[in-house]
Amino acid sequence: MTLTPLQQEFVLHFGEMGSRWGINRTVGQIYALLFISADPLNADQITSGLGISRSNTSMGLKELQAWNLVRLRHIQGERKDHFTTPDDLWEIVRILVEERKKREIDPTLTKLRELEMNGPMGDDYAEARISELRELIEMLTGFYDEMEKLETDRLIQLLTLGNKLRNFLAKGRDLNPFLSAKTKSAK
Amino acid sequence: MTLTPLQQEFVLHFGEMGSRWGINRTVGQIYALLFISADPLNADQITSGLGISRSNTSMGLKELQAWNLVRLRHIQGERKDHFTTPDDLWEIVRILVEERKKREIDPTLTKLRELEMNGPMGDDYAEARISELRELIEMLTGFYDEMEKLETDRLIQLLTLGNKLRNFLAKGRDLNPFLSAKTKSAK
DNA sequence: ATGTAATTTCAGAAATTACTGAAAATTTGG
DNA sequence: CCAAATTTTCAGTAATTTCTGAAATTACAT
Repeated sequence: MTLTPLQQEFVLHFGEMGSRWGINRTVGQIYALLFISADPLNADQITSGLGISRSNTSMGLKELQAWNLVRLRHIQGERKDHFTTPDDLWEIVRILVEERKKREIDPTLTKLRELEMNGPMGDDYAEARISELRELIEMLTGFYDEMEKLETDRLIQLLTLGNKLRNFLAKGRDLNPFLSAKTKSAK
Repeated sequence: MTLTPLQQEFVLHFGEMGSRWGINRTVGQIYALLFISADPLNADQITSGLGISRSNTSMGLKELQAWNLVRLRHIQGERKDHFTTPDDLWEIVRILVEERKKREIDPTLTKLRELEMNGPMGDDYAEARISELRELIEMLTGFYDEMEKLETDRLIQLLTLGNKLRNFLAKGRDLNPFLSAKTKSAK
C-alpha cells in the first residue's frame, strides 16, 4: 500500500512524537495511519504502508489494542483482520485520559495510600508531603470522574464556557478552605 | 546522605514510574528526593542519597530545571548550589500541565495547521480528519487557557463542585452546536 | 592572580528498548 | 480433518537511551 503525501507526513509526525507520548515510533505510526485512513486496514497494508516488518505490525497492533485505541473490524468476505480507530474523537480523548490515568496516576495513588497506611514513621515532613500529594491527586481524579460522567455535548458546553466560567465561580462565593493551612510554612 | 525508609520507598517508586512519565529513572528519583526533603539539597547529597554518579546528578538536575520542576536555592554561607521543588503543589500541577502541553501537544497542533495550510491535496478523508483533530485540540487547549487564568482557590472551587457541575450545565441550556455535523457519518 | 572547589561536558560503556526473520501456533475454508 | 492462510511468539540483533569517569570549564576565596 502506498500512502498519499498528506498521509505520509501525518504518519511521520506521529512517529516522531511517539517517544514524547510514551509509545514507540512504529506504534505511533500505526495509530496515525489508521486514524487518517477512510477504511479499516489489515496488517499487511499497514506493514507495506509503513515499511516495517510484519511481526512489528503485529506487536504494535497488540499494544494499541491494550490501550483500547484500536478496534478489530471484520470486513465482509475478507479473511484478514482489519483495524480501525474510533470515529468519534471525543471517545478517543476519553480513552486516552482514562488509560493514562490508569497507567500514570493510579499506581502512585495506591503507593501513597500504602505508605500512609504503614503508619507514622517519625519522618514528619515526608509524611505531610505525601498526604498532601495524595489529597491533591484525589481531588484531581475526583474532578475527572465528574467530567467522565458528562455526556459529550454537556462536556463541550463546559469546555467552551470561556469567561462565563469566571462569572459562575464568582468572587467570594462558596470558597473551599482546602488550602488554608498548608505545609508551605513548614518547609 | 542516608534516606529514611519512607523516603527510600517514595524515591524508588518515582524511579519506577519515571519511564511511564517520560523521564528516566534517576530524574524521577532526584525529583522525588527533593520533593520529600524538608530542606534544599546539594548535588553531592543527591548523589550519595541515590547512589548514582555525580555527573548523572548534574544531568538530571539540568533536565528537571528545563522542566521548571526544580529551583536553585542559595543557602546562606554555603558554597554549593542547593535545589528544591516548589512548596505549593498547585504550582507543580500548573507547571506539569504547561510543560506537557508544550512538549506533547503544541508541536502537533503546529503540524496540523501546517498541513491544512498546504491547501487541499485531494485527500478528502485525511483532510477532514486532520481539521477535526485540530479543532478538538484547539478546544481543549482553549479550556486549559481559561483554567490557567483562575486563581488557585477558584480552581479548587471548580474541581470540588461535584454534582453541582451537572446542575450548572443544566439540560437544554446554552448547548453548543459544535458536534452537530461531524465526519462521523463520512467514514 | 592563583589555587581550590564545584559544576558541566562528553566519549565511551552499560543497560534498555525496538525490530526482524524464522518458526510455532492459530484460524479458516473446503 | 486437512491444508492453506494468517497471526503470534520469540531469540537474536540493531538502535537508542542512560550512565559513568575523566577531563574541561566555571566560580569563588584569599
